[in-house]
Amino acid sequence: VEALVDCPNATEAYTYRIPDGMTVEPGDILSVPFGAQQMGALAVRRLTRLPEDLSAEDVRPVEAVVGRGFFPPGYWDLLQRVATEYCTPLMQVVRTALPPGLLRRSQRRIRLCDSAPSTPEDTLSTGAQKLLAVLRQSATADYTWTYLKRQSPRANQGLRELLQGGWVESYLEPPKAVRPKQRQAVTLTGAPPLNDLSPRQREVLDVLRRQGGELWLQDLLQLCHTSSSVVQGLEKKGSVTIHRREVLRREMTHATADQPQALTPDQAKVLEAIAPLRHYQTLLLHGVTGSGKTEVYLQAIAPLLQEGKSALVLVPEIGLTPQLTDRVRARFGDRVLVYHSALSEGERYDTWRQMLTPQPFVVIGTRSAIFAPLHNLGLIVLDEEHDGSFKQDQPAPCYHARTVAQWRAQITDCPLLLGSATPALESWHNAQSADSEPSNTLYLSLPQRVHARPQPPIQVVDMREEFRQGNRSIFSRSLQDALTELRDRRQQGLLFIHRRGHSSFVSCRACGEAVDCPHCDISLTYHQPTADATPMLRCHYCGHAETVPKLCPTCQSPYLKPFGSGTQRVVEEVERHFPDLRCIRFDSDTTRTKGAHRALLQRFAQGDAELLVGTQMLTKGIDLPQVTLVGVIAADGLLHLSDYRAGERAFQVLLQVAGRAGRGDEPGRVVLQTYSPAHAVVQAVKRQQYDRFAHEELHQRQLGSYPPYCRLVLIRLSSPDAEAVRRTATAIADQLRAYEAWQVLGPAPAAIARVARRFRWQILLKFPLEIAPHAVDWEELVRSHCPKQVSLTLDIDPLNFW
DNA sequence: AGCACGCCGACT
DNA sequence: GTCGGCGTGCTC
Repeated sequence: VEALVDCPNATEAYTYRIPDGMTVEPGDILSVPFGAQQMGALAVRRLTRLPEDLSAEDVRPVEAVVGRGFFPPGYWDLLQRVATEYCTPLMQVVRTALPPGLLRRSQRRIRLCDSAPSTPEDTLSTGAQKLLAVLRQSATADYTWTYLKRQSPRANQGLRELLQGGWVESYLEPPKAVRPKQRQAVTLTGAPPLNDLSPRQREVLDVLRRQGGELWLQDLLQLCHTSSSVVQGLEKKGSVTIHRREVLRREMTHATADQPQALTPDQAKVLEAIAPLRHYQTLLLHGVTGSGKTEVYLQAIAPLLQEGKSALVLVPEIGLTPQLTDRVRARFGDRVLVYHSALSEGERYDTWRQMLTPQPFVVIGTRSAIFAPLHNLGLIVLDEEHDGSFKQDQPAPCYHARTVAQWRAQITDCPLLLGSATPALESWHNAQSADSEPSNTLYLSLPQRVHARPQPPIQVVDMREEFRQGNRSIFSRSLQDALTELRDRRQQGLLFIHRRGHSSFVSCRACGEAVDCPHCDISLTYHQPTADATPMLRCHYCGHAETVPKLCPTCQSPYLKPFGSGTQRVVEEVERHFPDLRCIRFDSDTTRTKGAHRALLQRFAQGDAELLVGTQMLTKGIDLPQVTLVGVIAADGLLHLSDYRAGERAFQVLLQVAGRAGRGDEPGRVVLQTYSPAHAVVQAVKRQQYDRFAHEELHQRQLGSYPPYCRLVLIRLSSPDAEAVRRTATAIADQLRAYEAWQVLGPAPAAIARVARRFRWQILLKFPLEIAPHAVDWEELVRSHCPKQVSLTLDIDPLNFW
């Protein structure tokens, strides 16, 4: 059998012998010998004879089949397609798709010997003594070697001494499979009650009978304030049985029951289009904020469950959408499974196992949930489909869940529903029917809010003017008025800040212009690698660099200033100007811990504060009817981000935050402060005209030849050795420039040039649409030119440019 | 990952 | 002259 071994360095398949009496099918999870250890592996295909370059004695036998039946029909094709299109080894994709812990490996462990050592303790070196001390701390006196090495500085030498002296032994622990969690259940046998029961036993039986004849042992003991010996006594007498039963670890539900709501005529029309679909079809549901997209999803899913089909609902970040999750739970109860990477290993494993059962489920999860092994998939929904977090850019494969969803829908022949108030331009573009061919995406729209509530008016405030008028506060007079009004009317509001670490731009407080790259139509990024370094302006795309000018290149004013304003500062300002308005800070600092997000939102919903001050997080999943004011402190941080999607993203974020206002009966109001009131994005947001914005932006993309009119491939290089990355990046770029099929931009250092002690460079390639990036021999052209010390990743259709 | 092999700096 | 550090390469 050919198997993929779960070893970071071994990406291609290895051949193993199937021992007599064992059956192995493709897709089975195996345990195989690999060097000195045992590794998790995945059976790929059966071979009928030995590969040419292997002799029979080279081939070792499969140790065991650890799991089977993990892949629904077509799943294998999906993984294969992801590997091919994203130019990643299949094993890498398998690791992303499967829950961690499914593939296990053996571990080197060290434990204290029982027998007496042959060397006296005081002759041992300090390294050896330290190891002994660590081992003796624990009751089992048994640790993994990796852990011990971390604990003690001279571990290698120390271990040798201890092994020779007979103090410790070293052994390879075979991999243990993650096991379903077991609990003990106690069941009444129905045997006639015996007379020789003790009073305590009688009491226990009584409780058990009253509770329906079956309880978890733990719960029973707690109810009766007794110990397990009593229950064991009952078992001996034949009155109850105690047996281990699998329990599935899953998140607690916060759900209250929820009923389907009456649909608006628009919603009904949309649902009518979705409901009859039973085959592959992509739908774009473009519904303004507050138009009730969620209700449409829920009512589209309900009949599928009746038919025994499952649905997959993908959301950008599960933590940010507790309201949606709660609502799906409330509607479908225990049919709902939540799957995302923040689940514990056990929870993921259990959820995965449950999905393999043939019952229908609604799986709600983040991007990795696109790989949920559902058997009978009837619908895939991507909520907020424009959101960038559907794209993975950290470990390969750098996949986009929307793209993978497309493939999955195709393979399983089910509809794919993309929902957003501000669709990604790609999705919008796909939904437009070109002259040459009809669109493959069906366009559905919800242009009105539910209950005919109006969209909140958006007031744009020119902060240059405020500055000229002598207002140095971060709040314009309009926003101050709005806050005063908010206080007087006892309403609630959101203050939105865009803050993005140190990668910001430089703009002029007098004229509002940002400093642009002379070679590209893009703002330069402000770089200051260390506090004492000279700040520089750099271009991500072409590598151009210059020092920060003393005067504004446009108006010669000296008020050039790197942008960046934090939530903290805004909260302080509110406290200073509006002491009776209470704030809750809502950003990555305050929502770091599990559940903090939900807790803060709950406090705000209860009225513990009038203002929620936060970053990007405010744009998602907040649906609070009492919010009437949204203030955008400075839109500029968003406007001048230095990549081709900056405009699109800014538009989406601004329109999304604006959409948080006026969702209840009270009308909403939005104050958008900016130094660039004339910026096309600001104007488009003000008008709240998605269509026109999309049209114009696409036109720009076409002129500049950017996606969706071309495809991008980003080559990311990093190394602890600054010179080595630079050299490699240059060499690879030169190599690539020899071809006319694509256009090479760069090499250029990454925006954040050094992260975790690694220096980072990148090369951007533009492919015409006729050429598929995965048709290129990257191994030959790129990877083989990359020395060991430099790591290289390919990002196909990148969204983030480091 | 874990292990072996092989090449350069601090000790007998 | 050796021991032991870790860079490099391999595991069916």
